[in-house]
Amino acid sequence: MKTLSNAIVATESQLGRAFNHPEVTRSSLMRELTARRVRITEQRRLIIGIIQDSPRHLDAATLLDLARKKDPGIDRSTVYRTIGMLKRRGLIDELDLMHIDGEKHYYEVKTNHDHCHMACFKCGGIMEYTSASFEKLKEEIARTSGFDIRVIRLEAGGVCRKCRATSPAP
Amino acid sequence: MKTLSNAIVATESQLGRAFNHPEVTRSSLMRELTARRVRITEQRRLIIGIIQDSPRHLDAATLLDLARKKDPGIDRSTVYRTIGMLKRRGLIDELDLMHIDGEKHYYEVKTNHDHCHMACFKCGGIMEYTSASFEKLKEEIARTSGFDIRVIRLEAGGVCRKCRATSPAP
DNA sequence: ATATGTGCAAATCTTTTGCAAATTC
DNA sequence: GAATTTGCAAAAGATTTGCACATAT
Repeated sequence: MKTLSNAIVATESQLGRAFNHPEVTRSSLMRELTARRVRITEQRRLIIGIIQDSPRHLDAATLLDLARKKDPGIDRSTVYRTIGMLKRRGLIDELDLMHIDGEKHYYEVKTNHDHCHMACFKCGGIMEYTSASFEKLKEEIARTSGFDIRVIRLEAGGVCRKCRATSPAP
Repeated sequence: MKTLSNAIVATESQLGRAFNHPEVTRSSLMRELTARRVRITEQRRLIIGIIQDSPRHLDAATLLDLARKKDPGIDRSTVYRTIGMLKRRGLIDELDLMHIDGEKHYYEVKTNHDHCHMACFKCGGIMEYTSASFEKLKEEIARTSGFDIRVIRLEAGGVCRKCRATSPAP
């Protein structure tokens, strides 16, 4: 099993028709925050910009590193506090990615369609899967249980198609 | 928001038809371990027995406390190592319960049907929801993506029916 | 005899917090 | 000038590890 400081986010094109992202749209965090009259400081703008633009899921430490490249004076606690603010407002989702690399959390801008994250135990890659079935299940759960779902997280761990092909016997 | 050292697991009967557990069966950990020729020491038997018999999801610290009531000499690391062993063998599932009470993890014996855990941000209760749709979604994801799913976790956070009734305006 | 499990204590890793200074409204 | 945000340094919480000793096969 590989150790992966940097998990790979496979894109739709990389994995052919393994993916299925119907209309997955991310909102603009800045716009949302402005609409909600949240004070956007320089540091927040920087941190949020990094989350928003990142092609992969970032953990707090990586986010701090990236932020420091632009503003070396930025503090770890500011990063955590900004993450906390975005979480509380439901603008980002927190992921564990099956703890494939430690206990840290990863973040991504909330999309209009929730999706499944799959972490490969062999290569450490992270794949995403979006489908209408997930939205339907969400709706079914809410309707049947009377539970008002504010956040939902579907994560899987296993072996990706590529790795299965490489080493056929699991 | 309540602080909850001990989250409540609502049962099917408590929540009326909010639940739907088709054939959710837990395997016997002892039997599984024996079949796999895993050495079962006294301490492991004790720890595993507690996990198996617990009506609610336990975190490592609680598990340690309970184990110490029967064997005060048992060590924290033994508990963690036993949990790790069970996890690696896919006999227990690890839950975060939306980090409703800190960053700890909770454990439960793997069932033959995966289910959704819902954590209420107001009362801290944990509800479970099992449905054939989830199994179907799992199957769809595996089939479409070619990903061999070994573990899967569906967790939601929000407000349970009871709490919604109590304080209507979210 | 050899492999495996355990206790202990310390280390590690991630995240949170109290408080004084700085910034913004 | 009142409220909010930040840096700093320390604390807290959860989990892991190295190693010597004990136990099981």
